[in-house]
Amino acid sequence: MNNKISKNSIRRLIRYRTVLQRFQNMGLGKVFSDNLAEALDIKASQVRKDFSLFNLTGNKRGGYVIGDLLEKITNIIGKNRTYNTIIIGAGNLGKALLQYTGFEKEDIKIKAAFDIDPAETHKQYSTPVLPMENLHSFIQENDIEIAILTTPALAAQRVMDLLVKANIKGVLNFAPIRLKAPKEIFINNVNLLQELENIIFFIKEKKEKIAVI
Amino acid sequence: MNNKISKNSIRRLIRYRTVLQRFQNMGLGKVFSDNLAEALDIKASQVRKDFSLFNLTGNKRGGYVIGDLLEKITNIIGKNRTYNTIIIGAGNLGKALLQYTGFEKEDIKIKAAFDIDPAETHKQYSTPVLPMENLHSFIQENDIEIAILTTPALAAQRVMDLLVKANIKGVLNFAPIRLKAPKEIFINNVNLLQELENIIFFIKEKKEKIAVI
DNA sequence: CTGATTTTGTTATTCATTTCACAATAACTC
DNA sequence: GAGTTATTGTGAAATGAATAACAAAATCAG
Ligand SMILES: NC(=O)c1ccc[n+]([C@@H]2O[C@H](COP(=O)([O-])OP(=O)(O)OC[C@H]3O[C@@H](n4cnc5c(N)ncnc54)[C@H](O)[C@@H]3O)[C@@H](O)[C@H]2O)c1
Ligand SMILES: NC(=O)c1ccc[n+]([C@@H]2O[C@H](COP(=O)([O-])OP(=O)(O)OC[C@H]3O[C@@H](n4cnc5c(N)ncnc54)[C@H](O)[C@@H]3O)[C@@H](O)[C@H]2O)c1
Repeated sequence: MNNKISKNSIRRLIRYRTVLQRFQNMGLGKVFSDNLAEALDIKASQVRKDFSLFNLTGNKRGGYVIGDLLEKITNIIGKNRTYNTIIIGAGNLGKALLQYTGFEKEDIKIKAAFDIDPAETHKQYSTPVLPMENLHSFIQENDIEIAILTTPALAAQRVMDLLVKANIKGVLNFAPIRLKAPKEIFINNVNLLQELENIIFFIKEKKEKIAVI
Repeated sequence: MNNKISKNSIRRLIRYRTVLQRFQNMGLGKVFSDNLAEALDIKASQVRKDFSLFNLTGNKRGGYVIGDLLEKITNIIGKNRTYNTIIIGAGNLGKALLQYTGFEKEDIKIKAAFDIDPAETHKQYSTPVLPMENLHSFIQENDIEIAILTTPALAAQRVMDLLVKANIKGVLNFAPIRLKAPKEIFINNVNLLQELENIIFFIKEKKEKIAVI
């Protein structure tokens, strides 16, 4: 493959899969680029362009076979195996994620949580909450590739450094700070305050009309 | 103003403010486009371009006065008043958000949560969890502009319809479905599973090398 | 006060992404 | 099975976003 693929195409690819799974559950066997476009609120040509980028092909006039498409997309995104994950910081948010069963279905397994506070590590959940001392060895021994970071912002960089040492591959960071790490570690930031502020910008009554594209 | 402003510029504007506040807390009085660029890991010309779009001006050779800049940005984004917010669905995630104090600091006030389950509405928190019957009148009477949607996906559209009826202005949606609503209501989706899948794509060892730009 | 230096603000340029447009072709119609 | 229609796949065109480039202005040095 020769073509450059943007992060946006990948985000869309993930959404295509979500939608395709829904279609499949509804009993459908085929889709047209049209249907996918409508579901994602984009243009059909965008769908076909993306597919072309990833060498996803269909049938002229016949559209795409959902089953085939799902198999190929899964191959590209990478989900016919389990990805082992841990949560660091078993506070409000960490525990909510720990309790959530929706990841499991998708073969993202949360193997443990970690916390510095002994009060947390002594509680019993179906998934254990372990003390930070165990972090390094646990990552090694359980083939952990992804960490979800839900400590306070102040602790986040310190934890990140530990994760780097333990050779983590990717991090989903909820702490509202920009983490420093070698660039081969993929960090995905989720900043909920900024998501709310983004809403505020759009609902705010504008003094001077600002055209937003 | 004549120029089109992209959603990206707005996202960056929100980040500029975050960084500027940090600088201010460190006792600084002025910044250069350089400093902001470094903090956000973008180019200085991007910062100046954005500022130009929003008519944010500084002083040649003198940089920008942080205080002034913060005031103007706050004026644009809209945060010298309080935004009243509710949470719908007081489950794992809803309760984590309810407990979080970081929004309050930024004048985003969570006034109540709502749940269909009487077991939830009878518990006592510092913020009340109310039954769904009260939703409409509560929104009206408490000047609620933003709703955070944390019900299961199956209930989400039904709840959205209620919110539309009650004239909500913006929604932060955590349920993994695409909500339908009139376009003047701003919906911001957070899909944590997709954020994790995005990480998986990037950490997955590639069979055929795909160049990601 | 003059010239050198720094930094903004904006225009031009480059680079990236989306959309268009249409040939190729598979499927349907009669 | 000839003609019509629907839909893909992709190169070209249009649009959009980021970066570079630089003139203008402010400050500084001596
Ligand atoms: N809860 C929310 O709704 C919410 C919303 C937006 C952002 N966030 C961010 O997510 C993060 C977590 O938020 P929260 O509300 O769950 O906080 P929290 O205080 O409830 O939980 C943080 C947990 O991290 C643990 N911890 C602290 N230092 C640690 C360390 N060095 N190593 C390991 N564990 C450590 C604490 O013991 C605690 O259990 C914060 O950075 C917060 O800003 C949370
Ligand atoms: N918890 C997580 O970490 C997590 C992660 C990713 C996505 N999500 C999504 O966020 C949403 C909430 O997740 P959760 O884990 O908190 O679920 P949850 O089941 O713990 O909580 C959902 C709450 O919504 C309430 N509810 C159900 N129907 C309702 C209705 N019609 N009106 C009002 N309330 C109603 C339930 O009583 C329950 O208290 C889900 O859509 C889930 O897919 C959650």
